[in-house]
Amino acid sequence: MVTIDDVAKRAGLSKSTVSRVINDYPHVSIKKKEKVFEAMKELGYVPNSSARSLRNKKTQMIAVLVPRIMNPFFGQLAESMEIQAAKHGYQLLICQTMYSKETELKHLELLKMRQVDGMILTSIENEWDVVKEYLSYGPMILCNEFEEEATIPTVKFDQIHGGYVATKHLIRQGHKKIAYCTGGQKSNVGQHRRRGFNLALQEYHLSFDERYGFYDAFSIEDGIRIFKHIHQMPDPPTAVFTGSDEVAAGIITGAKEYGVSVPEALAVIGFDNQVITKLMDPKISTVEQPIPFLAKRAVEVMVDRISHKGNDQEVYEYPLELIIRESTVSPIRAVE
Amino acid sequence: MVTIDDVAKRAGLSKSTVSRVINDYPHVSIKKKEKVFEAMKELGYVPNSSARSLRNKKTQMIAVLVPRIMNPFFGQLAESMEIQAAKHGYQLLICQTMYSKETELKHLELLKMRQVDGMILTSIENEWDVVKEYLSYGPMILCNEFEEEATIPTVKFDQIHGGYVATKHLIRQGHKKIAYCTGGQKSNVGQHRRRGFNLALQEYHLSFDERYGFYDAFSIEDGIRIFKHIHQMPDPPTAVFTGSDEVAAGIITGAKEYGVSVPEALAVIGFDNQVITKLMDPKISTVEQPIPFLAKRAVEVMVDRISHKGNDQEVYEYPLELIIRESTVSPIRAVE
DNA sequence: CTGTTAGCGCATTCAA
DNA sequence: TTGAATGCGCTAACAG
Repeated sequence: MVTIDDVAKRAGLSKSTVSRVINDYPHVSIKKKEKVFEAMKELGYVPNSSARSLRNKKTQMIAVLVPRIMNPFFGQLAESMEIQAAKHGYQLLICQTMYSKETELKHLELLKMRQVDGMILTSIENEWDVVKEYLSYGPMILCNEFEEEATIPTVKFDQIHGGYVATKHLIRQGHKKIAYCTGGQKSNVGQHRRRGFNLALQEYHLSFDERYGFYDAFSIEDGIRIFKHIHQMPDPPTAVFTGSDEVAAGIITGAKEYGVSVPEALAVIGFDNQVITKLMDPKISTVEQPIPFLAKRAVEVMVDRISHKGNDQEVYEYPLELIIRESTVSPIRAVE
Repeated sequence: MVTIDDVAKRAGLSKSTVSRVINDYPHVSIKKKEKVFEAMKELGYVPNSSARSLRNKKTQMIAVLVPRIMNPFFGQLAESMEIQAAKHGYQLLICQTMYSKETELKHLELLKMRQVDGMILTSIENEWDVVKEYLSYGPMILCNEFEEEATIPTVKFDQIHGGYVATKHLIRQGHKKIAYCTGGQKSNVGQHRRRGFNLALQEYHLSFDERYGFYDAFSIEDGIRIFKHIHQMPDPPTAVFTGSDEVAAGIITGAKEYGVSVPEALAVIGFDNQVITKLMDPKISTVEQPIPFLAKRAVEVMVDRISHKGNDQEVYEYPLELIIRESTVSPIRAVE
């Protein structure tokens, strides 16, 4: 392995000078600088990253915790962050918690052993009280998920508004019996969406029938299962608010199988604006989350925090936008 | 920051002893071992990973290069590898090349600067001659993609057979005019699929009409575009072999829009068996690639190579399986 | 069984 | 403007 010493010898200089050239220090004569570059090229030298990390106490790596990258939302978030991190000279270490407390904890240790300079949390499996203990080992920020009591930078979407506009849209299509599906009950993201949902209902003086609540909806299969349940209810809902496009797709798939027409007999709205929404027949109305913006800001805030800039209390909120397609609006009785 | 020295002092021992306990060496008295554990716990000590890496010349990190994690095939591959790597005590560093030569090269440097112990390539953007230069810096293996001239371990699917069974299936449904879609022309994966395609054609003494070849098909949008092209051809194909479920989904979406019935007027077969195949109407016939097996083996081979075990020439090949659904077989004239 | 010592490769004092 | 010396935190000889 070729080290900084080899380069120094080759260039007939000290390793301090070589180090200065590598790190682009001023006060190095052009001549010697060129000599160093030449020697580096000839030897194919590249600084050893472990040595650098040890010395600088910085690894130039940022970890991002996501439940799974195969979840389109988190996949896109991670992808955008990687690109963004690279622009700032950081490697992004994508860690999947697989919805497990233990795995999340294991990943949090990365901060303790200084394998990463900072950690971005996009979801939280453990109680905040246990997660916050890791704050003493390095900067942590929240992105997407949030925590009222947390005193760390947060970058999020306005989920209340998202839940509100989607629900309001259904109501304005004439629906009064609206079902509600959501994934993780604990998640504040989900809770805010629910708040928006309730807000819209209140505004139109509608009440929620508890039989219409489904609280373990994540996947396409869950959507199909929920449809079947709805289908055999005595007084079924006429519209469904779902927390994800996958669940919406599942409900539509189920409806198709049973010959129930969407949106005429059952309107369905998704969340995320994934590609699948444009592929299904009918195309799925949904709420778009501008993920790249969120990712960009999160990485910027993280980079600032690593260099002790920025404020711990900062909260950035991005708006959500309703996208109307075919799963909520019949082409015949289009209203909105 | 609490170091090994702090632990040693706290326990009233030398840091060598502490190190021995950390690394689970034999010949340490139970009593002192307990003392060390106690001190570690009290101080909340965790070894610094940069220091360990520098000293051991091992980072316990494996990099995997994928084009994009948002591509369902590569996303699943990366996800499976992460889980598998963790089982062996390795961190997986997922790197996206974004189909760019430069980005791939940038990621290859990780091996040179010893940031990772090994590198798994699932796709290749640059010429093999330039990639192979990095072999001198650490173990590299191929997983999914392959290279005839490469003398490194390879874990792959039997793509020839995959292309063959899919095409044969179409032929046996009575098709004689079969179109062929593929992504990256350079990829050996694609070339082998094509070989299988040709093999089936030959077996049934069919010839290929060059007008039916489409060589830039990656996405849903590409599929839609290809359908439109096919739709206005004077003597169009009656079936399409696609290299991906996304392209197949696009073609079906396009067909629907133009009122062309699938599979009656146009049969379509995908590749990968992604969830989307079960969601589309008609459900898409496809070829399943057992990704988790591939991922598991790749990580195992990599771990072996890092510890200088195994053979450079080993090639592991996994079979591909045809899955027949609705996009190739009319429920009325079912034959197979 | 345990402690002392010497680096791993690098960046940064401090002198010159 | 440059070089010599020091130490980041850890593991592995080598003694004892």
